[in-house]
Amino acid sequence: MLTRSEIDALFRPDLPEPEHWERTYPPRDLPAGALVTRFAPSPTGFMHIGGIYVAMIARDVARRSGGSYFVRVEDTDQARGVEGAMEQFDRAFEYFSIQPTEGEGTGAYGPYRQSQRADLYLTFVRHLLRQGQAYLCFATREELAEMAARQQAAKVPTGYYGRWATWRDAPAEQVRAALAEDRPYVVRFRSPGRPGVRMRYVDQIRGPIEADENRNDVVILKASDQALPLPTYHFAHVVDDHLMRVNLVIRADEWISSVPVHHQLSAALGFEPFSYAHIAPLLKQEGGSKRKLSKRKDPEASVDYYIEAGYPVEAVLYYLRGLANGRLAELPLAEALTAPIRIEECGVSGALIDLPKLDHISADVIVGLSGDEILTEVTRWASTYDPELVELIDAERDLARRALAIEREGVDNPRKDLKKWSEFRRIYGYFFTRLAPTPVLEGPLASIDPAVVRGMMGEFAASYQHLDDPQEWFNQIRELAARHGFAGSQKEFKANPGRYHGSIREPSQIIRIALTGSTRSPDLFQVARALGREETVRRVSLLA
RNA sequence: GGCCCCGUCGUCUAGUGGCCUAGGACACCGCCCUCUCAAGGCGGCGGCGGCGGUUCGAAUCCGCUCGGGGCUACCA
Repeated sequence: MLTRSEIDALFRPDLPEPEHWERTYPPRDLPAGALVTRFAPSPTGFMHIGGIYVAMIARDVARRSGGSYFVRVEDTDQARGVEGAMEQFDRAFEYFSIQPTEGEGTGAYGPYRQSQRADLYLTFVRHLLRQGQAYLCFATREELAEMAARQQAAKVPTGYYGRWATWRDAPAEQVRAALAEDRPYVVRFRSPGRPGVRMRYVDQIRGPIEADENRNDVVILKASDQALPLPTYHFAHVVDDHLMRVNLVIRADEWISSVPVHHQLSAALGFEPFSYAHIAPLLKQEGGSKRKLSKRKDPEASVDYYIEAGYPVEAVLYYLRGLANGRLAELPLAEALTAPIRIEECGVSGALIDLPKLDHISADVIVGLSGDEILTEVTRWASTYDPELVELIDAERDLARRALAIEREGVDNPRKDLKKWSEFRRIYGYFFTRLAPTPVLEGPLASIDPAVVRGMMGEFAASYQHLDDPQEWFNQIRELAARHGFAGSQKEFKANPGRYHGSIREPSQIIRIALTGSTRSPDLFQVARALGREETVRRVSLLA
């Protein structure tokens, strides 16, 4: 083993001692039971919806308990960092209103970016080195790869342990020689793990979990030949979560198998063991099986998907909260959004993202909004994703209000036709004068004698009365239809198919197409009232 | 290969030995309403991965097995 001075010579002379950091970041003064949680994304790409999911849970339990929640950026992998990722995170958190309660400028436990915390890690790396709980390893990547290949061939566990850990007990002379040659090295943890010995801990969601002790001499500090030597995730997690006084580590369940490593590292540093809550991942159906949502393959894995589609924030949050804690999925929106997520009630198995379900929830959320509120939200969304729509709404705002009032205001069960803001144009666009449809008769309607259609629509346009009683208004169509050879009802038509061109249904549909461009629309009378007399006549005249 | 996690209708779940002939929600199908669509109302389809055991009795407990996922990096 290297002498203390040889070890210290590897570090900056003024690198603080562990006690310095312990004093700088004292235990938090919080009421009993208050939880300190964090979300630790790495800036390697766009924000994953699973990140929002975990962050939402972590924030909720912390706030609920009177504790604190912060975001710590895990940017220790210099090679994979993506420019602008941080900003995208902030935007996503703000959009879903899950901003940290503590952070740069407002928190006393920063910096909140690992690349700015290098000295902290170095202090504790040196500490372990001095105590012989860590050592320098000069193995090259090639040597390591070859070793792994041999281990696989021999069907023994892969890793740096036992007789494979060649630098673990290398003579000091050999280490000095390597150092003298300026060979790059990493610092490895000297694992105290014994073969066949088990460790156990209690996960806050899953209960007792048992596993083999870690025997791997994991890397804790990466390549010495980098400009800024940084720790691996495992080491950073232990140092950071201890010093930032996190008392409940909430993270995705892919970390479960690393707990034995974290446990050893934490013990070696003399820290209190962490309490963990491992969250089941969000999955995606593929063929007959499920797999993790993939950033590359699944558009719905990105938060941008939800933002661009224009799902109301409340709908996404409600859905996610329900997935996290089933109890909340049974609650009405308002309660579900404010009821606490109970960590012990979180599911243990991964859930498939069910977009139709989100749509349903979203429609429920939107149906609770007034027309003006919808216009506000649509405009907000469209200002980024459909600027022309903003102009259309601004130009004919009253018309938009009337359109949205149809079957929505003053009725028992309001119309649930909008699921997301991006659908507004398709569903309500035809109201706007500039988007007025060109009527085309298709399908069964196309087989009606064009002369009959023209005659009927001509008469309708000429004699149209903009009545305000729904029944009287519709009677115009009934009488018109009868005069032009259509039965007054489906029944009547079916009784004597030969006597009619069709039933009241066809003339209604023709007018519907004239007014809306589609065979599917809200109540005709109300559409006509919203459009106004002039526009109604103008549109019908196109078929005359 | 080794270790770990998970496994109730298509999906999310309720269920902790008898209240389970397994409940609810979404999706799907049908009917009602009706000038179309949406909504709504009513009804339907559909599940304890499998096998053994414990027990008077098991979705619930035990064992094995199968399936899915994760880790096994100087990625997090």
